[in-house]
Amino acid sequence: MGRWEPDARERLVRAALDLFSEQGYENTAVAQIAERAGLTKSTYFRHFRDKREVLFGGQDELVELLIAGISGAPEGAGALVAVEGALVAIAVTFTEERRANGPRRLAVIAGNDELRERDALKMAGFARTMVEALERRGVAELDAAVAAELGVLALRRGYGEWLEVGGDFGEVARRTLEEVRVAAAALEGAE
Amino acid sequence: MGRWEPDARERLVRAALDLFSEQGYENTAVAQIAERAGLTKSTYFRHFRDKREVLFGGQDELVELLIAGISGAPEGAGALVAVEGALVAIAVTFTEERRANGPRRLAVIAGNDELRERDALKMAGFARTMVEALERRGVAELDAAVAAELGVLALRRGYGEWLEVGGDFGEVARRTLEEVRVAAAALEGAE
DNA sequence: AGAGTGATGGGACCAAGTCGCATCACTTAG
DNA sequence: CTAAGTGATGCGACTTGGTCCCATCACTCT
Repeated sequence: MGRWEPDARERLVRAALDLFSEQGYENTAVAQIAERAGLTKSTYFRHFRDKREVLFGGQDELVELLIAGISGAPEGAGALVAVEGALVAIAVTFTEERRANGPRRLAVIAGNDELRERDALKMAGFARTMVEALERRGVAELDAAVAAELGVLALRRGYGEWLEVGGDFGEVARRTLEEVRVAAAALEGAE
Repeated sequence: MGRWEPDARERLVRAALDLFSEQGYENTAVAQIAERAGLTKSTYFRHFRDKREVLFGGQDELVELLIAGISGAPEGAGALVAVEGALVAIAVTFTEERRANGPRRLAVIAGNDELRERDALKMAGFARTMVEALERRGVAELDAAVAAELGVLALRRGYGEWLEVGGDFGEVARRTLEEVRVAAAALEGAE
């Protein structure tokens, strides 16, 4: 595979994050991102489906890991234990470099509706992925939905905490999931 | 307020839903929707922020009702009971007309990523709304987040069920929320 | 040296969305 | 009854996201 200036994709990600931070997401054109990365608009769209996706790269990989984590859980383990396996499984992707860019990335996303939309879709996708993987191991649909939703909540919370304190994401996520579980178990119904 | 052909907004909604159903969301241009409604593109964008929003109208009203439902819950009521109040509060917007269009609307949304994105954002917005309203009545942040997330899950499930069986949405949502609560309480942790 | 391959550049093109200005239907003051 | 005012609409120019097609370049392998 021929290539002259390597890492076009990474250059695009860096350029985009820089520009979004400097001048805002809406005030940045795709052509400008490409230009700063030494590329053109055409090439940008060969690497990313749209303008938003440059901030959400590599999440297909997460889906695979989530599935592996759930289907790899012990035979008799309950739904939430399998979800814990999923969260631990994705920890390998939470590198130091990702942590370094995390806060800026979150700030950009928080400041724009289009990006929050994409983020919400990604999270919903994670939940759906986990639901399907849980059902495949025999978990009832309702239980799967509840466990997956709580898992995504723990994932979001864990991500935020991990950005602050660092360390092994698996550890952090395990703790946030347990916190969420306890809180959920303590909720009282109407009566 | 001057106006000659009334109900421009409703005409746009109907035209959009029809066209999306007939020929798909992506194959439909905004100008085409406007044309079928006897209007122009400009006017369309005066009524809806973008092409997606025509399928999600009136959800600002839902936010108000959710807040009212939560802050109107009895003094000592727990987080989930307040959430139940929120779901019951929005029942007034679940009219027969909405139910008639519901299935087509859901089918269109399910068939397109942009629309699923918008849907995911709306749901996330509902959750955020409920979290804030819960915190305002003294619920701890974690408990609020868990209760809100389960509430949105129950809302989604309740909506689907209500489209099938009809009746009072409040009743349906109350039941789905209780189901979700029981399932959540039964989840076992890792140990 | 020459054919093949994968990544890139470039430009035409369409649709979403914005903007400013003119216009029309209708209301209300005089 | 006329004239000014108001809100909704029409219109056209413009920017940008996104698609498509084709040429080109760097590199590999035979």
